[in-house]
Amino acid sequence: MPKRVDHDERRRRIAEALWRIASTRGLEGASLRDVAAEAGISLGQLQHYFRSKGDMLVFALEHVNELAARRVRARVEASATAPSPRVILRESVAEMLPLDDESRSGNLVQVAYFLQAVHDERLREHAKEGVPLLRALFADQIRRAMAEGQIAPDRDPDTEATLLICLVDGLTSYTLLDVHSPAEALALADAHLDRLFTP
Amino acid sequence: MPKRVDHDERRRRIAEALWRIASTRGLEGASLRDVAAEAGISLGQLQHYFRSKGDMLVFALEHVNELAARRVRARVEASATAPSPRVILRESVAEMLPLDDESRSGNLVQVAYFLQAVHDERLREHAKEGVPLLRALFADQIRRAMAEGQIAPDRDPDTEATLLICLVDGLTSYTLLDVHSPAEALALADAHLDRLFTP
DNA sequence: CGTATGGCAATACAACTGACCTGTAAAAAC
DNA sequence: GTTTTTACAGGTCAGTTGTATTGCCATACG
Repeated sequence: MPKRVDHDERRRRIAEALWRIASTRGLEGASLRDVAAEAGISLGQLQHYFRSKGDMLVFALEHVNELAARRVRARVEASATAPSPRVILRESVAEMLPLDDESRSGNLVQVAYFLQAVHDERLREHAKEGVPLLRALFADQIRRAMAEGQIAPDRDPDTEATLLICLVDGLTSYTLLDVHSPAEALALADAHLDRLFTP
Repeated sequence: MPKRVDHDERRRRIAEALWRIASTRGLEGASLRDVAAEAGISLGQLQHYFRSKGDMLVFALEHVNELAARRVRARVEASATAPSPRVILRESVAEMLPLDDESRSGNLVQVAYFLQAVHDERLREHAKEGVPLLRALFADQIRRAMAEGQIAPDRDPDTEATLLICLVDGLTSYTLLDVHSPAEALALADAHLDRLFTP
């Protein structure tokens, strides 16, 4: 049975089991035993790959951040030339919002991590690092639109990018709480973009 | 009858101890023993006032919501006639943002509850109920401003109110994460209001 | 006075937590 | 072929969790 094994691949599989639990029961409700059971392995095996629970949490957060960043970047790079900045921004926003069940699960995991990160310096650094990247990405598109005259020239790209990110975050929270539906969240984001894109 | 005690007053005192813990360690880290110790009472006494942990959580959430609603309403009613709608909106937003340590604690408690509420139907109903009230309040001020010609007449008050609430929520999240400072959060909110208040 | 009852302390308890420690078997290195 | 390393299963451990039980005390009513 034992053989040479890809450590990172095993860790990723364990992290995905953790997400499945975190998206339904929350991060705190995920014990090592629960994660091991969800991953279909023994507690001993899990501990072979993660020396402590904290290690597992940090790895899973890094992994989720990496995947999210890759998804957004892929979408933007795949359509950076042809479509308008507005389309790119709207699609990015749509991908960040919990519009389908899969995206909802991902957002629940990130929210669970967010709360943990507020009280844990080690996690906070990882949780923060994605934001400037996303802001730069959004600001670039806004600058492009300003150059094309689609956005008023007196707007500050960085400010508008930050506002958009914060708005999406709030929309996500209230969508997760069922305060409004995914469709309403998207409509609200569109309303915001409508007013951003006025010469 | 033996000596009579104000049950609700005791419960409120216990709830406040719970908040103090939740704002530093998070809600999950708050065991019944910890809360009792923080409140300066015995575990037995705490159990006398809350039959289960769930009861305590629900009561504390109702209490925090009630206090927050009362604070915002008091601020608005105290200055509904004289100041402009914009001032009222800005002050309400400023009060909701985690600008000082006390407000930061309150926001941490609400965030902790939010995450819990996503997975718990019982809490979710309580967490949701404050939003429509706040939206109506904001929408009223926006309507007033539109009547005075300070806001373009083609804006939808309910949409704008919801956007503002979501934005504040996102600003709060990222401020708690130290992604930006309280001052920057307020400046961002002002930037949004600047663009809302354009005839 | 007696006793029922609200207020509370102390303790017990079963379930669960994460960390640690083996034992063992297979693959890799020599 | 021997040794070393890797991969895992299983168990133990001390500590913590929410809940339940018991009993003592003070008071107010009959």
